[in-house]
Amino acid sequence: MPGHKAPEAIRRDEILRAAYRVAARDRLGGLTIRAVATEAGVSSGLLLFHFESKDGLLVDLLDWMLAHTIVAGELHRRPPSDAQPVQWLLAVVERDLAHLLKQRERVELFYDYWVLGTRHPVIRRLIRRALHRYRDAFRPAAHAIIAAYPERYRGVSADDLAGVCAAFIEGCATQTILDPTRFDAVRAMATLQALVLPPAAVVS
Amino acid sequence: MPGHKAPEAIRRDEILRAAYRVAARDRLGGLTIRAVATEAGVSSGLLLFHFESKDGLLVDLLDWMLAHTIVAGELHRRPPSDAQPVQWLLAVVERDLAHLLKQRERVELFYDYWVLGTRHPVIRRLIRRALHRYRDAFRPAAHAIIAAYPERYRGVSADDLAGVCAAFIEGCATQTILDPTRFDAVRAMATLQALVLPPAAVVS
DNA sequence: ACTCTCATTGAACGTGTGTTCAATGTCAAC
DNA sequence: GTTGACATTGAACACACGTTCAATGAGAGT
Repeated sequence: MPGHKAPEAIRRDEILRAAYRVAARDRLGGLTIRAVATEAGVSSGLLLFHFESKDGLLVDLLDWMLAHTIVAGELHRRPPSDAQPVQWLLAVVERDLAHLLKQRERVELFYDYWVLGTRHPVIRRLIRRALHRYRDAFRPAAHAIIAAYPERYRGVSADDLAGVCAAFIEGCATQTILDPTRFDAVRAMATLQALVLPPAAVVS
Repeated sequence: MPGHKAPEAIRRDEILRAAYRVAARDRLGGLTIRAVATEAGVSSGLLLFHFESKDGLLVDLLDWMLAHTIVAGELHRRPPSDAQPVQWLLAVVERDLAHLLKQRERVELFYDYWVLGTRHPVIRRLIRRALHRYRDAFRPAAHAIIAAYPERYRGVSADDLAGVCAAFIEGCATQTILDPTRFDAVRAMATLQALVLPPAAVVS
């Protein structure tokens, strides 16, 4: 029984939330128009009335996820307080890593999109921007390190250091998702500290 | 025109090679039974005669890839020679990273399988084993480091250190594939060296 | 009341897929 | 030469998916 029900923005949001529920449960492989429509309690035709195509739904869902669920890096903007810059950076890495491990479904979904982005330019651009923002969260601490030890980090930019931190976390995520029993991210973090910090500085 | 042509093992290998060609070109999303059959110059029926299903083909292709194209870690078994253990490990990481960057298609395909493995237990096990072997390549150097600095790496196992190395490389791979213009793995490697090595030890 | 707009439906279409299977040709054995 | 085993074919089937569209009904404006 057709009829008016909700203005466009609300309907779109309902559908996007349903799409996220489906994707979190069945991943992108199980994200079909019919499945989302059923989950949202609407018809499949309505879905393509609000989103021009499945492609559009995928892009808008990623957009929605990046805006709603991936946390911003604002927590990391705190001043270094009294900690050494290297320990500051490690603390940021540790917090990000812990946060990532708590939302495994979301990270798996993100990797689905990552793979999709390999062939899909629009999604690729979205994921790129998200990872750039992610890396930016490390930049203040990274910059403090380089400023504190200019001769040691000659030729190394804050972006390079942030990229290495991001690589470490992403690698930890891939290994944790694939092999949660054998790979322990907490031990990896402790190992990184032992690698980077001089022995005397290891307090924690 | 049907008829005998080749014994089973040869036909299977022909088909697997064709499957790899298709997958390297069009990824797992483009790997259909018909596409592989056409590439191999056989009928689709024959493909399912030699492989029980598409699932079987996928698993056997991954098996074949891991046996034929992913290089073993034997190159890394060389003795430490006169280098310091930390530099030895970094050299192994650097070589592995360089090797990975040279075979982008293969790595992308591997990530396709990684995502597939999230839902497919058999593939998951295969990829797990492959990554374990990958990590093992770092263990000799990792062990040498821990043996050389027992107090600094108290509570850290060689496996932990190897896992961190693997995480770094995998993270570099994901960033390079997604954003080759902005992420420079060579700079990341130099950054890692600056992070880990004491200033005086940076020779290269 | 009447009309007009448009959100909404669900059946239908086309396509691509994995899979099946009866028919067929080739080879080896006897 | 005949037989039997079997690799090989390609048409056909069933299914799921994205997409289209004529029909429908609810609300807004007058």
